[in-house]
Amino acid sequence: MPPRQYAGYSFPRVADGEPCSLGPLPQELIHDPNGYLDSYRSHLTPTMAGAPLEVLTPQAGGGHSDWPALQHSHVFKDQSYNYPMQLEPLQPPSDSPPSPLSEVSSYHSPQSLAASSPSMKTQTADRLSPRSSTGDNREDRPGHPPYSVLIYQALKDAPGNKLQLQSIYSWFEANTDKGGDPNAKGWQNSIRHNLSMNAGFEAVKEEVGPGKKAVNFWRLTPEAIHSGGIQSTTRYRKLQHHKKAISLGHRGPARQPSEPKGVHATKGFKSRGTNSPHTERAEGYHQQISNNPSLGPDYGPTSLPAMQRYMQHPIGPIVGCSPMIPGNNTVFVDTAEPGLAFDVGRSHDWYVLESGSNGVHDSLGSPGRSS
DNA sequence: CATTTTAAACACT
DNA sequence: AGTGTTTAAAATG
Repeated sequence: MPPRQYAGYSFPRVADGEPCSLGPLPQELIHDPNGYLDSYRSHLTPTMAGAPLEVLTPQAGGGHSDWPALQHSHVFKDQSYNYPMQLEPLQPPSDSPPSPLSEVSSYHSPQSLAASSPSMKTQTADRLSPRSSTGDNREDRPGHPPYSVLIYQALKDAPGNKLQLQSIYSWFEANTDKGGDPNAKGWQNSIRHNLSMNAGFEAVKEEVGPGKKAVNFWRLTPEAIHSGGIQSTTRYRKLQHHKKAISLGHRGPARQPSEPKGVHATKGFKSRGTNSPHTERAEGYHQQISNNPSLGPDYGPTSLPAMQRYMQHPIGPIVGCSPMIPGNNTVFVDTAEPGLAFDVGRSHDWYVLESGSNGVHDSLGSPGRSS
């Protein structure tokens, strides 16, 4: 059914007048050179403008503004998500601080945050939806940030730049127009898809406690953090190690029976999970939790048309721009593939959103250089 | 034509 | 069951 026409589409975002300044939250200022979301036009906080961050700035006048500034209405369960009311330095990126998972159950509902302001109606307003075109007529509104960007936002706003899948879902429910129907779960599938495919996200398992099971978090890649953006999901896929698809198994293309490619999936093993000592890192997955502040991994920048428009870095704040230089750093990507994994397309740009909201400042080297 | 979304099969845990 | 991977096609600009 008509999933909801973005009629009003006014995403006032949390309290408008309310900068929601929980302290260090710079809010996301996503710039969208094309006014992706017209209404969204967020107000960039002037303060930020002066910020040293060189994330792409909306070249004023460019006529573009930004994406909806997604507010932080989080409903995370895994993290209590209390912003550091007092500028607490969030753990720098590549970290894996002993995050106390213990709190993993207390979460502050969006309301609690917003509640501060009297006039906050917090109508579920700030909901964006990734181009939900649904076939009907979406023409009204161009689109909305793609899933990858939204996820990026969610993660960026999150405490350690990491969240559990469920929390990401929650974020979407709170900040986008998803979640309306409990039935629809396709969006969750899409989220998962993006998390898996986009190299800007990595899964990390954090163990907590002795006998406890490790919980898995999805975290922004250091690069993503630095560059302040992500790239398109499609081509910017993670290395495909032959972990499962090696031998047989067959994942028939459910789609149409008419495409029997011999897909084989092996039941071999995929040890990527916990970085337990054993389980050699043979396949080298993309998630080394090790806290190696390594930097300089240039992914294969790719391009994105859509986002390109939204966020395009004016100058080169971001690392991207230079395709990976052959032979050189490959950071945590783990050795594994001789053949690189990214097929660099022709164009490349990075999706850049705002930058460093949490304390993700530059703790690492300078972004620009390496690539 | 490239990117994105959606759907669905499949592999683990 | 939930999560993570990976195809693949449809939708879209």
